[in-house]
Amino acid sequence: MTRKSFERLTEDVRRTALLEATLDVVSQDGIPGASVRRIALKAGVSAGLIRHYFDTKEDMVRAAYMYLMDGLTMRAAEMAAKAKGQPEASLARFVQANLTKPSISEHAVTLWATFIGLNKSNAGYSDVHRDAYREFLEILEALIFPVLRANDRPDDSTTCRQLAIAMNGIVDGLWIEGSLAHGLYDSADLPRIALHACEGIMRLPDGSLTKHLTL
Amino acid sequence: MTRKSFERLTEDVRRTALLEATLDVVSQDGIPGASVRRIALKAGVSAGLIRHYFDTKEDMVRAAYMYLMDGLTMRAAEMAAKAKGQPEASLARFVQANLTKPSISEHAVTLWATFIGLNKSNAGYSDVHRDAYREFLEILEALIFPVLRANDRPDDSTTCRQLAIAMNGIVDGLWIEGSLAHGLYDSADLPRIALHACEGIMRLPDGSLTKHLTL
DNA sequence: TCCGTTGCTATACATTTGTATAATAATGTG
DNA sequence: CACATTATTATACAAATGTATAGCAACGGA
Repeated sequence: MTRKSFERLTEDVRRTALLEATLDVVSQDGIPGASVRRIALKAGVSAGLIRHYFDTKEDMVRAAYMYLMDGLTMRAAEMAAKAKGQPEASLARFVQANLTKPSISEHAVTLWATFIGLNKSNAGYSDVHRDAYREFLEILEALIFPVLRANDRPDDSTTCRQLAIAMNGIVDGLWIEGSLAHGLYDSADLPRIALHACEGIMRLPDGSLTKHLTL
Repeated sequence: MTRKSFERLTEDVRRTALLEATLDVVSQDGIPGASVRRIALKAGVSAGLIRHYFDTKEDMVRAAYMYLMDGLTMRAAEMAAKAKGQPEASLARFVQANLTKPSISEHAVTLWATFIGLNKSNAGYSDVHRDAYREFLEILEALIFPVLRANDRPDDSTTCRQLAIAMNGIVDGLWIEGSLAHGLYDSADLPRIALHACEGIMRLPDGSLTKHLTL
């Protein structure tokens, strides 16, 4: 019997490939369907190899979760950095970016939700979520502060924090429903809906944020 | 060998008990840990009985999901009905109720997220989510409309709908983070944060909703 | 009080699972 | 080009899983 020919990859490349295969399978078949064998098949690799990179299946799944959330928050931070200019434009672009593709994605929401569902049964997962959430809040706060200052609104840290919590809530909520593509409305409206709401939340004049909407 | 003694229950009672045991186990151990045997153990019943009530395990899990969402939206509708009086008070109480116990619940959020995570892999689940979401939107719209009218704000159906989408987003987003109890802030602040935000979203005078906060 | 119905237990079984280990071949280094 | 290293395949195995089925016992109607 002849063996399958294979390619030796560097540790990082193979490891990342395994993590991405894990996310693909979990997203497609759910946690119940995410067996070691199916993940290995997706990665084009024999099942035994997984134990060469991860001590246990759960280690791999948790690593995949961290990989996912790191990617999401990193992209969010990049979008925030890219949106330089006036404060309102930066904030608007950040919100808009989170509510358009590729952020709007059934794949990502499915995974995000799946892992939140594991929060309670496994302490490791809740740490990952909390860290990602905190980071997102910090990014939002940093974007909110200059907008408040430029508009002569109260900009103390408590206010910033509470506005960030509220605006993160609306972005998250719309991100979820928009990504699930249930057909109840056109998710192309979401950026406008969100920005109009954020204007109100921050008590800014109408149009302050929505006028920065880009097609 | 002596058999376990047991009690014969009516179909509905036993069925409901099985559904609740399913939700308990899924919430506590996640889908991976939710084996037929463990669910039966939780329900105080032998494993074989499950097949007497459900053709397959997946049937049971899906039924449990519907049972969960029915309960959540029914409670939401009850809260909306109970909150009679001026329009602002009704809306405020509805939002507050969704952001305090028992709605704020790690158990409920964990389950909600777990099943969203199965949306993609199994069409049946996404139907349940969509129906529950639509119902929630309709309740919110019905609460929003009289508030707009009483405040001489535009109250056409498009406006109502978009406000409902935005406000559902913020309620959902805060509900999730508040329930996960990650310790980043005190979730007792959430009702005030949400109502203050909703005032802004609807362009109501400050205090219109927050003054109806009850301790 | 008996007895049939059927809710329920108990057991069996083939599959799938995660993990462990031995064998092999791709690769870089001398 | 030989050779050691180790990434990778292949196989094995016990445990857990979903499902099927045989038979017991609780309860209601006669």
